[in-house]
Amino acid sequence: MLSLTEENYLKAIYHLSDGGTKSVLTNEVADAMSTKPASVTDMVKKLSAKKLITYEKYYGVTITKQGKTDALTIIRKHRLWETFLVQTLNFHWDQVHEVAEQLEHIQSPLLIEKLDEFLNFPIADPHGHPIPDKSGKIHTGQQVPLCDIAAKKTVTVLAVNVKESSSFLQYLSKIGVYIGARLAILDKAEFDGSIEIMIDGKKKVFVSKEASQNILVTP
Amino acid sequence: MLSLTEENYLKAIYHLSDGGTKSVLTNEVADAMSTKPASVTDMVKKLSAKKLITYEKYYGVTITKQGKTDALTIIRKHRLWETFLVQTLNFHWDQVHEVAEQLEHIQSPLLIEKLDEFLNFPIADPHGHPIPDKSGKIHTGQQVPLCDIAAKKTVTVLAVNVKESSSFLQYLSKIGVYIGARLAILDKAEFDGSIEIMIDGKKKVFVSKEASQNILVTP
DNA sequence: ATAATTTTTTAGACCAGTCTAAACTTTATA
DNA sequence: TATAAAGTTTAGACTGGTCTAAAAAATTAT
Repeated sequence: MLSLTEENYLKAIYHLSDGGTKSVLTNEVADAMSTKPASVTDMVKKLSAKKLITYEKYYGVTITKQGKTDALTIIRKHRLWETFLVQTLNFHWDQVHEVAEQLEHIQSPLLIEKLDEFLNFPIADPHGHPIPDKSGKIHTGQQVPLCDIAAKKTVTVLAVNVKESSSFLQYLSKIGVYIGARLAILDKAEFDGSIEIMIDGKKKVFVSKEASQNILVTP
Repeated sequence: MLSLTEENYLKAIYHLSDGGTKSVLTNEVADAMSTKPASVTDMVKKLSAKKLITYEKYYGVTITKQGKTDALTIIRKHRLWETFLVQTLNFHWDQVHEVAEQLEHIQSPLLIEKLDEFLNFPIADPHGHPIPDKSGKIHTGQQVPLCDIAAKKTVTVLAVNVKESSSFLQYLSKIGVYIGARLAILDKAEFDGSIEIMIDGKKKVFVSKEASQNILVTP
């Protein structure tokens, strides 16, 4: 049984380590969680005592098998709740993150099972992120950032990266980008990395390099 | 902004004071919350500093207008979530209390508004308890305990009292009592207060005095 | 290879919420 | 009405989570 704080640290470490594929430094965790490095040191000692991460002084932390499992459970809950908020309660995709951050900590396996069933076992959340199944397995096809697509190709939007700010999502809605949209790459500007695209064959827009890095599409 | 603990104390005080109609002693709160009297003393000082209750040393606490409002918001959330769990996710009425105890603390007015709308503005939860509206107003008709009904009368079940244990609810389901059931009072035993009833005109059962005090019916 | 800089950890403090034990107030009893 | 019993509050300690300031280790630069 993890405390709310422990769950948040574990989730942050999971994400920062790219799903457990690399180790994470104290300062990175502190930045991500808006806490001080000293607090992180305290907490990683606790999590490592619980065998959810391995911690080597001065060299950062690595997530364990059990830690990964626990993190995925939290992420599963987060994404199911986001899906519920958008699909069932008609939230916009830029309104759900904060509420899901709270809901993900509700402790009730039965609730999550029933919610999953009610939503018809969705495989992705409103931002296109995969929802781990009950056993923690994630099945995603290949996703590449829009900035890596060659000119003249046409692709489908699979997901968008959401950091802290919901303003990126509002911007995407405004220009007409959504999960499933068809994007034709018209032109790529060398000097600033911006891209001209045609959305669903009817609307031409420029997107910055920054934005194109956070729109994930079919290869 | 109240902490989770403050919210729980406030709710307990609201209930123990019968909606703010009487004052509550330290020990009663301690019993209800399974804490020690000393802890209650500490907390009531905090809540009274926040003007949610008035506290007179050695004489207990009374809830203020603001305290009542805040308590009703929490109760509203609790009962809306219970309704959601039963109506939408097909929980049984004896499975919802604990989960709703967690969900009631989620902070998002928008969520509650949308949930209320999705559920079609229900006026009672699965146990028949009234759901305060957005402004905190409760509209309930008169409800009397089954034990107060005279023999030979027929009444409708409006609500059931749920304390800690869900076993009473399981018992009611088993004998066939539910919200809306029609009960004909066949006979009342003087010596132990038990009552013989006919449920929906087809099933005869005896209920103990204890049980009949916790089944609320039309007068 | 040593010094300067950055990162990380430790030590010690603080706040919220809880507890036990002792002191105090109120109420009940003789 | 004096005293015993019951209930309540205070004092002091503990835990979880956080912080600042200082010490220690690692990295970078000279």
